[in-house]
Amino acid sequence: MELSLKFNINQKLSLRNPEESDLGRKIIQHGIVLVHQMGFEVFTFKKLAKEIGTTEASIYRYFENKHRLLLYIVDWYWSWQEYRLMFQTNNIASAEERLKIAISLLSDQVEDDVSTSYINEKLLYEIVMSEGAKSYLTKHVAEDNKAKFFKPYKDLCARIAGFIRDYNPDYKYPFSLSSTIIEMAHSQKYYMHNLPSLTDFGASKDETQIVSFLENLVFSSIRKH
Amino acid sequence: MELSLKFNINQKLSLRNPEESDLGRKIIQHGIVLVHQMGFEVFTFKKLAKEIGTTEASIYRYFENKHRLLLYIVDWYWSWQEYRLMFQTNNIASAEERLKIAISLLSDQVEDDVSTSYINEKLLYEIVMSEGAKSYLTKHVAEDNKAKFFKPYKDLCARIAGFIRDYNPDYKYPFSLSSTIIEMAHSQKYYMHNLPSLTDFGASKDETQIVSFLENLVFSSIRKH
DNA sequence: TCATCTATAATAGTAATACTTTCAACAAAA
DNA sequence: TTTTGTTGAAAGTATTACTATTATAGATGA
Repeated sequence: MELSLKFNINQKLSLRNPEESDLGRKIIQHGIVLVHQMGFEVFTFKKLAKEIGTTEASIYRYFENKHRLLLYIVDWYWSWQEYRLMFQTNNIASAEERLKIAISLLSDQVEDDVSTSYINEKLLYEIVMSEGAKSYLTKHVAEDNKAKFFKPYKDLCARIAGFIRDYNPDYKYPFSLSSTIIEMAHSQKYYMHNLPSLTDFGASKDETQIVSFLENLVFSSIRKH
Repeated sequence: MELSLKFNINQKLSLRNPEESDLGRKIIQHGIVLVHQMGFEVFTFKKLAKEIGTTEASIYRYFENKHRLLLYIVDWYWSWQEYRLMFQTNNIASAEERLKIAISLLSDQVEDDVSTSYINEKLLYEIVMSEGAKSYLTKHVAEDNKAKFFKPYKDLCARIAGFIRDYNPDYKYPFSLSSTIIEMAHSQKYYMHNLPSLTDFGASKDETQIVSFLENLVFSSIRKH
């Protein structure tokens, strides 16, 4: 069986659906490569155009600006993470186990996933780690939110909050704890590699310790006494 | 008694010490106002020059670029927070109490502090909440780190980690928990106001609930069993 | 007091960024 | 076959992110 994944990303993010054309897919594919390579601030549509042998104007026919492209790939990432989580937690009865899977999926080293031909999930993971916050840290966050640009992130957050609720219906902060897990899975890894003294893993650079830290954090908070 | 606070900010951040001249202080003061008003991306030295009645070139004699200015005010903020924390926890014997003070200082609504004439701490708090991560989410984080541009943040993190250690010397993740507290105090408030469904406080918009969430998170993790 | 040093202002200039517009070429759809 | 839609090519604009040059006013110092 050959499976190929497609997520329906918010139509309003792009002027033309990039999944439906060769050029569109190239924009996404090489957009990911270049943003990863040079960082979001240095990345421009002109450089992307040169990379894929097209023109700036052609790219602008797909995305209003580079922030929309960032939102697009970040939304894709969260959709993909939620899909993975659904898939991996399917038929798992224990809420504890489901939560552990969630923590592990968010913290683990991601490898490029074969079921999506033109998207490199490993690069995408690193982009979300180091550029993801820039998708919502803007003065236009309210409009973007109204346009539902953060829905995939919220959906994932709500799903994990659901696991927390399943585990302990009396715990008072399932959503905040869920967003804390998601954020910290990414931030602690960024710190570990770039600002190690903000963590306890600087010396070992051992990714599995992040999982231990988060599991300890989560389960001591929600455990029933 | 009239007290005035001065923090020694990393010399390498500025080309000329902005504290020592009228223009320099105006750059900091109105830099904070404008970054708060329009957001870091839209903010430019040209706009700042116009606001304070000087020229772009004059501002460039103080700061190489706007990212350095951001680092400067963010460093000032973390120094100020550490100072407040030291001050407020002085003579408090109980590690639990010291940790609660830390959480509260980081989460509380900050009011403009009279002891610093030209810096508006309230605006600065909001800037760090919505722009602070941009100080280290760059491709040049390694060099910036080598130049010690993140030292004030790390110092604060280490101080709170010390409180955690005092409370429970066996807890394995004092630094990661400390950076989690600092980050989440700011992020959860940002979410509460801008992306409420990532939190449990969207409806009430009650800031004290963030304190409760963080206290619960911290103390259930580090409590000895 | 004269020299000089410094900080700022005023002005101009450059390369790059973030777009927009127009038009031609071509392929697919009706 | 006409129409429509997509891309390429080329050009143009306003703004950004700087750098450089010169002039001037005020403080410092010999």
